[in-house]
Formats: sequence, structure tokens, C-alpha cells
Amino acid sequence: METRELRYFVAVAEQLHFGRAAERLQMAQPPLSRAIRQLERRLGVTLFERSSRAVTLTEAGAVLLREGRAALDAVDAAERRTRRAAHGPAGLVLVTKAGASSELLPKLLDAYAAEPGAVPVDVLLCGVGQQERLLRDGQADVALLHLPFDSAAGLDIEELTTEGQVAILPAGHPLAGRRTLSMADVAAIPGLPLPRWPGRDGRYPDGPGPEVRDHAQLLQLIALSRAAAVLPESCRSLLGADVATVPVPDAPRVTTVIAWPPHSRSLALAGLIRTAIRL
Amino acid sequence: METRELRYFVAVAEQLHFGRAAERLQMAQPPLSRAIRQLERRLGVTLFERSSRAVTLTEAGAVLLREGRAALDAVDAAERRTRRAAHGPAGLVLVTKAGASSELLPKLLDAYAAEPGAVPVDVLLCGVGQQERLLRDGQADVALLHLPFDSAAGLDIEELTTEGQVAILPAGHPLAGRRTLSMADVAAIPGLPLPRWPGRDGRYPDGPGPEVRDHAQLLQLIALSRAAAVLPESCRSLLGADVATVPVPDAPRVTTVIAWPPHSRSLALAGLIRTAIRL
DNA sequence: CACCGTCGATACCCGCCGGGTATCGAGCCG
DNA sequence: CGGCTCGATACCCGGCGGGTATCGACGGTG
Repeated sequence: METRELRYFVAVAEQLHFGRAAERLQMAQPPLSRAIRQLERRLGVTLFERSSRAVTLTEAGAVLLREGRAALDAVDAAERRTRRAAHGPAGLVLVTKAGASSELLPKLLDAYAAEPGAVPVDVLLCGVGQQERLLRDGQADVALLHLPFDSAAGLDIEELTTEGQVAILPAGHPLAGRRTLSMADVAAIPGLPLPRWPGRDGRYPDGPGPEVRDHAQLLQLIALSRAAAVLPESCRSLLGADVATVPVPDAPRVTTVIAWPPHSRSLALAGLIRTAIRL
Repeated sequence: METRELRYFVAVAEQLHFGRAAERLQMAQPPLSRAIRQLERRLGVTLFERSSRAVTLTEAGAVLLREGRAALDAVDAAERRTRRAAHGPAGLVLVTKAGASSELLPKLLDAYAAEPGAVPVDVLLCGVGQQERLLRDGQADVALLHLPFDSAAGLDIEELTTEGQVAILPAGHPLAGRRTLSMADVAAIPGLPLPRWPGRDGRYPDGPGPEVRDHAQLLQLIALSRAAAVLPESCRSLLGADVATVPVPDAPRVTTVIAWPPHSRSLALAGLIRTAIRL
């Protein structure tokens, strides 16, 4: 299977529409149809059920979509890492969620920079749930993840810290004076729904809360009395006076881990991980 | 980057010889040279240092070799898993080292077969160190690994059992009567060197012992008084009267784990793993 | 019910690129 | 200095990837 065929397939499988997929691929529709047919014939597998009104994935097609995305990521990673190995021998890219680990990250960067043989570290801030993909496709070398929110499947990890969670409420809200709250309390606050985060596939679950992509967005909504949230304690350091925090003892504890792609073979990366573990 | 280019590159990088690589790829040498040049131009990276006497990998080339192999495995896995999803909706392939887990494996298979909704499980026995690759390129769904010998990098695992190790000696050897032996004792037996197992890259380390690929081979060599070995206790069940065992308390304990590729989404696999954990 | 719009499939054409053969040229050897 | 090895270059050809034009099946609609 050629990567070109895989890219075509993924485009059609995501759009479920040959015309739009062709547009996205900057080509005409007939050669795309033909390429998919050829792929199906070579694999000996039907990937799509087509009618003139709708295109749907078969079971095998769903498997190829998932596996094919991973394979394309691996190819992209190979290309990117090769380019980086050639041009700058130096530099690590660390990715984390915008607005998370605001205490740990500067400490880690400072401590690592003080090590002998440290290389420059670029920090890449991304939306929720993007870290894993950036690691897998070679745009980043190492990530800070927060279990159990992020998935560390297929990555090597070391645990760094564990912390409890606190409820974040608009300043002056009646419940803001409470000593503690339970998850059930927070979920049931009238008029302040919990936000909806994007799932692994980038889609949002159904529900009443506002859709959010990062912490800045969320905090603004809370300050505006449009939402409440439960976040790790360390978020407190970047909160303003317009929100209040209340401990939530029965919320799951959050573990911050440092994660990297398996089989990484870089002295610089090993040094950064060693520094992180010692913190 | 197309997979064709990657396959060409990997062939040349492994042979370090354009002529032989072309032969292996069943093509003529000039188009191969041209393809590699094009790849280098498109990446903007020199992958090989060539002289008319020798071809060597650059640093960037070494990166592309490692990453490219992983990417090709991912593409192969996508193809194989798609075919299997289409043709037989059923069946899991479990891979383990020939001659290992001889007690655990039948128990696991029997217990799983008794579960409601169990699917047929094919058992694939392979040489040492091959399991990880078979999982990654889609030929197998799940593996039994033995830490710390096997590497579980990039796989999801659950621990099943932990056991000590015993020395395996020819029957009648003077040391066979001892209550216990230390690692140092075993390593220093005159005339009975420890065997050499293949490393991650399939090559054998230098040293005096015989090169072995699986346990059957090893046991035969021990019976012939050509080697001694230290193996997990559970190996005892498949030993004949021609060898003797002596516990080695200071040998590292061996953990048997069940391992599977991350992001696996199969009910059958989940059932097998659940059964294994309950054992 | 006939008309039309949508959308994937088919038919057909063209130019590029991947693969072939022949040959060159740089090193190392005897 | 001749000959050998081995990668690079030159040149040719056929297939395939991509384009346009068109068909045909299916629904929605006046």
C-alpha cells in the first residue's frame, strides 16, 4: 500500500463524500473513485458501501481508517525527525496543554537548562488531547500529560506528581464559600453546567455545557457565570480574582506524567526525563 | 514520502550497497540510485555518504532507518488488519516464544475458550525477540512477553505472573547436586558457557557461548554438555531426564506479561486480556 | 409522474515518471 | 598502467496517475 492511496482513503473515509474528498485533495473526483476501487481490489476488501445518495464505511473500512491514520502519522514522523536530525542537531520540542502544569513546567525547564549538556527546549502549547498526536507524528519529542484525562497509550511514561482537584466557580457564587464540594454537588449546580471537552476524535459529546478547547477559554466562561469546572489544584496559580476555588475530595486524583514515543534514542531526551524524575 | 521510497531506502541502508539492495528489490541499480537521490533532494537531507568503495549512513540516515522501519511496519499492520477484519470477523492471533510459558498458556487458552463469546485463538510460536515486531506489523493481536528479557516499549501490558529462575545443567554434572547456585557460579562453569541470544537487531553479541534462537535448540545443546543456561522456573515442565535444574536465587525474577498494541479496539481481545488477568 | 439535481462510475486521452539498458568515471588493486 | 568494482549519468519506453466529458441511479419536488 502506498501512502498516496492511504491519504486518499482517509480523506474519503473522513468526508464520506467522494466529491468533497477530491476537493480537499486538490484533484478531480473520477481519479479518486478509481484509486479507491483499485485499493479495494488489491486488498480484496470492500471499504465503502456506496449508493448514489450516501457513502458509508464498512467494518473493514473502519479498521483501515484507524490503522491508516496511525501509519500516516508514523510516515510523517519519520520524515520530520529525519529533517530535524539533519538540520539542527540540537533542540527538543516539549508539548503540553495550554494552561496546565503552570508550576511544574518552569521548574522543569530551569532545572534542565542548568544541567551540563542541556540543549534548547522549545515549548509547544496545544489544545486538549492534541499532545499524543503531536508526539506520534514527530512534531514533538516529549509531552506532559495529565492522567486520567489524557491517554498515554503507546507512549513510554514516568510519573511526576499527583494532585487533587478543586471546583472553579464564579467569584461570589453561593457555593464558593463551602469548605468542600462533592462531584455530585458540582455537577448539579443550577445554571452552571460542566463544560464539554473534545473527545479523542476531536468531536464533542452531546450535553448541556459549553464546548471548550483550552483552559483560558474555560476560565473566561466561568468568570462570566456560564460554567463551572473541576480542575487540578495547580491551576490555582493562574486564576484571577474573578473566580473562586473549593476542594473536591471525591474527584479523581490527577497524575502528571512525562511521556515520549517508545524507541526514542536521544541523549538530550534522556537528560530531560532524568531531570524531570529528580524534581 | 511514499512507502516505495521508504522500502528502497531501508533496503540500501541495510545492505549499504546499491547493487545488492537493487537485487533484493528485484530491480536494476540505476533507478534505485536515482530514487534515493530524489528522496534526498525532496527531504533536503543527505542520507548516505558514498564513495565508489563504500556506502555509509549519515546521522540523519540512521534516524530515517529507525523511523522508516516503524512506519513500514505500521503500513503493513494497517493492510493486514484490514484484510483480517474483512475476511474472518473472528479469531485472535497470540504469539509467544517457542518453549516459554508452557504452563500458563494452556490454562489461559482453556479458560478463555470457556468464556461466553470466545473466538478462536491461533497460537503463533516465534523465535526470541520477534514478538514485538509481529504485534507491530499486524501479524499478531496479543503476545506473552517475559520481562526483563523482552521489551514492551510501545505496547500496553498487564502483569500476569512473576517467578524465579533456575540453572539448567546436563544431567550428572558435578554442580547438579548443589542446593542452589549463584549467577556467578553458573557463569563460571568450565566448559559450559552461557548461550548467546540474538539482540533487538537480530545480531548476536560476541562471546564464547553457542548462538541459540529458541529453547528447544538450547536444551539440546545442554543435554549434549555444550552449554548451561539460566531460565524461568516454569521451564521445568518441559525438561527431560537428560538435564538437571538448580535454583539460582540471585537471578533477576521474570515477569510474564500479556501485551497488545495500543489503541486495539476489539471485544475479543478485551475478553482474552480479562481472562488472563483473572487467572 | 415527469423533471431535475446530486453524486459516484465509466470512457477516453495525455503527459510524467518509474523502470530498463548502455555507458561513464572514480577509486583501489596488482 | 590496465583492469575491476561500483555508483552516477544518459537515454528510451510503457504504464499509470490525473484530467475532461458523460453516463446512470436515485430522490426530492412542482
